[in-house]
Amino acid sequence: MSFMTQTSFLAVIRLLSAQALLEQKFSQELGSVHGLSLNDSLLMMHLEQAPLLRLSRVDLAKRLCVSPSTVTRMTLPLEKLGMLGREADARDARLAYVTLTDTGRKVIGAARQTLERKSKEVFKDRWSAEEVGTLADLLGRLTASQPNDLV
Amino acid sequence: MSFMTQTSFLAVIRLLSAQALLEQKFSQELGSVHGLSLNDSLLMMHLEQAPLLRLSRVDLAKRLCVSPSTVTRMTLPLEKLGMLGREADARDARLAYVTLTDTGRKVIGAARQTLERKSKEVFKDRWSAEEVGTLADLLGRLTASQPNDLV
DNA sequence: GCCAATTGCTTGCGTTCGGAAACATATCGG
DNA sequence: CCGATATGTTTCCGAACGCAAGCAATTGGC
Repeated sequence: MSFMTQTSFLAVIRLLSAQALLEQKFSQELGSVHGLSLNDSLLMMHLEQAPLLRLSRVDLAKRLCVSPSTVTRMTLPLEKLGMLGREADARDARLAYVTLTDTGRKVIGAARQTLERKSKEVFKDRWSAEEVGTLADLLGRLTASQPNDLV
Repeated sequence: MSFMTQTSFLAVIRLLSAQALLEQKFSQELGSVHGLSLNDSLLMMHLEQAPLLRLSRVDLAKRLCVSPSTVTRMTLPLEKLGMLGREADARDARLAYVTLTDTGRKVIGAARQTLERKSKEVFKDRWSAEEVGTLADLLGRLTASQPNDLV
């Protein structure tokens, strides 16, 4: 097995492990404090930076790498809580945009602060600013093939 | 918000997105070809490099960042398929080690080849060997707090 | 204009997971 | 030796997901 294969495999395995670790670290506080799951938060952050604070469900599904049915199910309770809304398209009656309400903007803003604080904690020890920047940069090249980047 | 906070947040968000992308990319072929989920494969790879090809369920749970009940449920079908076995501890009757059988070793070996091939594909374009190495190295520092590293 | 293929969304079903509870065993303090 | 606490495992229950199917609307070939 070539060096490149070995290294690529190592990077992938470690990325999967790191995600499991981070999700475990974040989801508890995110749920108990803000009532959101990690995926809920990512969904709302995508809406936050969308041109009109709205995206179609298939677009959200692609950005989150989940099925369209999952988006339908995820948005339902958030809509009932008044954080998300529904908007039709004038040109295409199939489209049902998911919109971010004022309430939703406030909630995701607070949740984002929690995520930022805990993100900083992850690298607090043993990481230089440059190293974190390099990591973010390299990961950005992995997600570059995806629709719009968050942050 | 400080630069470090911003960069840390960016790195975390991108890591979560990258994992969702990779899981989607890998799990389909892994399931159809080898009949394993991604977590099944990680579980068996941990066993593969364990001293006696065996680990306790709580140990596996910590390594995979899942609950102990999940390990119990995951191992059940793999045990029925003859890939995993069960072994008691002479000193502590509470322990029920999960062991990797000969069949399991062959299956996870083949699944690992699939994972290695697809891992290489991820970085095939637009990545130098040094960049992949840097990424693996930085991710290793994130998972360093965890029990034994894979690969 | 019309029928077929495509796209967006939703629903039903089976699978997987975490948390709480239950149970067995082990360890520790007295 | 014995009760209290801790640890390892399993089961039950509710929540979240993907896939296949279905429906509504749009697009493209003719």
